[in-house]
Amino acid sequence: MKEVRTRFSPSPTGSLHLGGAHTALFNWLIARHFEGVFILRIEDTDRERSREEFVEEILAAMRWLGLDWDEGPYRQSERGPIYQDYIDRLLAGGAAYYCNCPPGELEARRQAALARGDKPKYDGRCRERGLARGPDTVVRFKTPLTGVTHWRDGIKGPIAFDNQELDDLVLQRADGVPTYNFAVVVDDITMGVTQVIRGEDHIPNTPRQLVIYRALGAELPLFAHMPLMLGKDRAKLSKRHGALSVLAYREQGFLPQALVNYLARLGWSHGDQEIFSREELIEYFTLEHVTTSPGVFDEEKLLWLNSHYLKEMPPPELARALTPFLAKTLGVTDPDQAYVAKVAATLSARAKTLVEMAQMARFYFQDPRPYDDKAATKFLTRENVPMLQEASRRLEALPDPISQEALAQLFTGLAAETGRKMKDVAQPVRVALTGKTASPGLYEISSILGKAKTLLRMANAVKWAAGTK
RNA sequence: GUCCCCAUCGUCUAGCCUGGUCCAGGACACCGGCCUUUCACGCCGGCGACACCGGUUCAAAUCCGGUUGGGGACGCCA
Repeated sequence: MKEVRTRFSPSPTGSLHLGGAHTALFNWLIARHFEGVFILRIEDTDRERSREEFVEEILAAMRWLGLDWDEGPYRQSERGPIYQDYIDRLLAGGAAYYCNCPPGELEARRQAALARGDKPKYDGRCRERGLARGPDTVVRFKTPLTGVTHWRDGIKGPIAFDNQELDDLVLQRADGVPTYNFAVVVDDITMGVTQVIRGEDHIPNTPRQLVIYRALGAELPLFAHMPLMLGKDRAKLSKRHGALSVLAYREQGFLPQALVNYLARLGWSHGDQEIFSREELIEYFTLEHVTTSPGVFDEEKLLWLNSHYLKEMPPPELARALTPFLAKTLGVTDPDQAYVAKVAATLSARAKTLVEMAQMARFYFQDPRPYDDKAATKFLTRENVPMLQEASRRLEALPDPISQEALAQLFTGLAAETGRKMKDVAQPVRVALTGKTASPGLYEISSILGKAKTLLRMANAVKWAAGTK
């Protein structure tokens, strides 16, 4: 069987957003599934808007997601001679021609057509004029006037366009730079791309590209148009939907495996399975089970997947992932990794993102004061002072690295002997140690904090409570 | 406006191709309960959908047609 070659071809006019990552992932998965080649190509023919920093950002986002490429990144801006060669061929074969219609006029005609209720397409007025190349000429493709252009889409099935719907598109701008539809065809041909997998917003481009393939006598790849990812408002994802760049999700404390899993499951399924390892995705992923209808991006589900992977992650690895967030949100730099691992283990089932986890970890690194208002007023009361003092005395008697077992004994004993319910003992102590009413288990906390800090915090809480009325 | 794509719970989806096993299954979210030193986790349960109309058929979520609705595209952007 022929080698499968797919490609992802972002334009560096912005950062990689979720929609782009979705397309990139599907292409990557197909390449990996068939043990083929995944090509990365930068479509930077729009000189006005393309920026180098976006190229870097896109590459960084791809790396973070683990979407490694086998070829490239190619840049269209570096392939000028190749495009020129193909332009010359089309011109020589009479499949293309020069046009010197001023852009302003073209725009006016489009507007007029739209106002009339017609399809705003080029009227072909330069088609038979036999114009020579000039300073303001573009090269246009001589699109067939009649007939039907159709293909069997790898996802949607048969799709057909009446050639009358098409017009003579520009292949090369006046400045010599190729346009999208042309550059893509030349690139996909010369790079040997076998499966063109892209968003369904490209369906209208496909017949335009097909006629060029035909004029060039090139073999056709498989075209597959995947469902678009929509925002909550059911419109195509765009900047106005908020922070949607892949790197923004990294900043927000999402794990790449959660994002990959989420993106894979949007528009594709494998029975009832929701959680997929990278290996499973590669093994199961084919175009066969890609959905035909667009999907709405749901952050709640992404969050669920993220918490799942947070829970699954081995503590040392989790510690490494959490460390940068500790610095960012708490200002804690270069913490002891073994300590962070212990901390993270107590938080992994509680936090949905690394940012949240860092916030929850605060008391492990910093004094819990000021206490949460409500928590302190309710639990650090005068009546609780004797109990807290007694707890401190017993704590003091424990051998230094205090074990959780010893702690458990201490508190159950204390509760029994003072005739209190466990929670009436635990909550005041919890506030003393963490400043809050919600936290990981007391024994874990205290054992991680260590004897000295635990005792200090108890003493501070007693002071605070004694000062109240 | 024209062309194209799409249509199962609020959301992601299974089932549809190869009609009966589907008074439609799973997941997220939501609600209730259990577990419990708090909060989570986990477990159990609940709510909740085949857009509509017509046709084919003994039988339609599944096949066909139409309607409606949603989306996308109509650049010397990609």
